[in-house]
Amino acid sequence: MEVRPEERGEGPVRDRDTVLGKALAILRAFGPADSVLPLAELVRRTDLPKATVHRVAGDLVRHRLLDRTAHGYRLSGGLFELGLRAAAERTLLELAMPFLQDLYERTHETVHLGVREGHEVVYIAKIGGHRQARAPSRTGGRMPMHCTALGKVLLAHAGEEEWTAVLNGPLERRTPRTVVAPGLLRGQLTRAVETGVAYEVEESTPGLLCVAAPVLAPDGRTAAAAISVTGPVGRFRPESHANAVRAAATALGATLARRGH
Amino acid sequence: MEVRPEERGEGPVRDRDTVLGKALAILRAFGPADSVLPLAELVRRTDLPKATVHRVAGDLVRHRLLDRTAHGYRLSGGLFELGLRAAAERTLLELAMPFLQDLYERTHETVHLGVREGHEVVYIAKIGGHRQARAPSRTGGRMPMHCTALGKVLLAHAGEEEWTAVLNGPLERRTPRTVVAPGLLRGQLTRAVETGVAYEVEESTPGLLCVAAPVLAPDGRTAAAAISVTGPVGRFRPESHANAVRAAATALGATLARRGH
DNA sequence: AAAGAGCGTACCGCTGAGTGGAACGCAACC
DNA sequence: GGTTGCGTTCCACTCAGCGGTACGCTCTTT
Repeated sequence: MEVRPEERGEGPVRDRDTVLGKALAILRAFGPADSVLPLAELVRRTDLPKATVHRVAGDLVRHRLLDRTAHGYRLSGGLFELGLRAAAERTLLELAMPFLQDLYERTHETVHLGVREGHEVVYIAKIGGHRQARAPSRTGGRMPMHCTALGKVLLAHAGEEEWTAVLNGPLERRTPRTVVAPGLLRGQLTRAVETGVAYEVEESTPGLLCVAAPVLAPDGRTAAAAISVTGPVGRFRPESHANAVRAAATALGATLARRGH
Repeated sequence: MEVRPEERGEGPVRDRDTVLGKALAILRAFGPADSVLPLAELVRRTDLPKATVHRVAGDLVRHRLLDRTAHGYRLSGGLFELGLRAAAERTLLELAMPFLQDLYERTHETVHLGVREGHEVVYIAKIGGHRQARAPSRTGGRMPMHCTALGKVLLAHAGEEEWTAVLNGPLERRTPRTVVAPGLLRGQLTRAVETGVAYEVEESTPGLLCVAAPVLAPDGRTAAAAISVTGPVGRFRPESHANAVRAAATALGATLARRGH
């Protein structure tokens, strides 16, 4: 009866006392940037006894979630396969791909597809060409909401309680231009709802500009996802792509609504 | 010292006796096509006691690997995120994306990136537009090697022992045109090595044609991955895209070799 | 060349986390 | 109103998991 996609309160589970907890602690010890970690490093990060990490990691290798290399452990292809079976994300990705392609072809800049998860953006897809701006975003990665166009537009269409939660929470300053004043940010959110797009001007990464538009859920108010186009300061004019991004997002929204959202 | 990416003999681990084994049995019970499975169905597929599935699934929900919905369980976004941290696959994907984009733009047909895993192809990326042929391939999914262009070209550059293993193994007939004669297949592999491309003519799915080229590893002999272009019978002429696919694959290979393979 | 630091691996006896058979409540469907 | 299939809860047993300890190795450092 009750659907509860995310834990209420008390943050993420930090369970070191069950096998599963230990296994996940090890898997999650791999940051987005790490490729291969030695046993000792895993011990340090997980804060578990060395013998335990050794054993559990061995089990994980046996189960194809980790690879053993000469220099340590690495998240394996088995995990990649498993992750891409996640229903919601994969369906969204598949339905969105044609629209993202169109958008890329029109702009030839980096195109993102993201969803809101908690108080952060999770990138479902990132496509770009050779000239793409070097953005810190990565498929499957996370970014704060307040300093990205994608995040702002997702937050803007997420309901009042989400607004206040984020606006009252700490707004980390990522660059000199990050908007950390709640009032200012609220204004931008309001504007985003009115205009159907949100912008980012070097707020998460110096040298980067971005426009994003919401993919509205069938109810027409909340955002199921969002699409953005990112480019470097200089050649890139976000405003000139606003319409294209908005069109792509709207079209995707219509498709989502058609096929059992 | 010893690197052992895949289990020797005795197939995949089917460990129902450890917590981890049970957890993975549950996660892997989700086929590529399933989105939400009720408890009873999980019990059926995993062949574990009902009480056990109930408890372990509950733990998995707590750890954000499963979502609980009104109609059952679903692989969650947490798993998606985790899977996309898998180093090898992700790096490959990121480096390849620009080349795949170029190829798509040139052909406007479905473009695939795949690697060999055991005796199957695993799709790392699939990009396509609105007019794309309806292929059964999915990102993160698997297909047999002998009936896909991607598979053939990967096998062709995988060493003699791999050839014999596949050629001697059962060659499943997927369509009337699937090549199930070992001799014929061996000829195609030899040709693929000579010409640098492999073709598929409605061998995995009726109505689909495909060309693939290998992304050679720095050693110049084995394939690190492969790229393909797929289109429908009728408008699509595989031969006319052979050069484009080969060029994309070669270029990606060079990039891979440059950046710490 | 000896001492030290840091690594991965192996051993092994204790114990409570994990186990799963059994029983329950609830909707549907004959 | 009986039956079937579902999700959930209970609880006593036991063996899987635990982790302190110790070992062997390869590098630096002195």
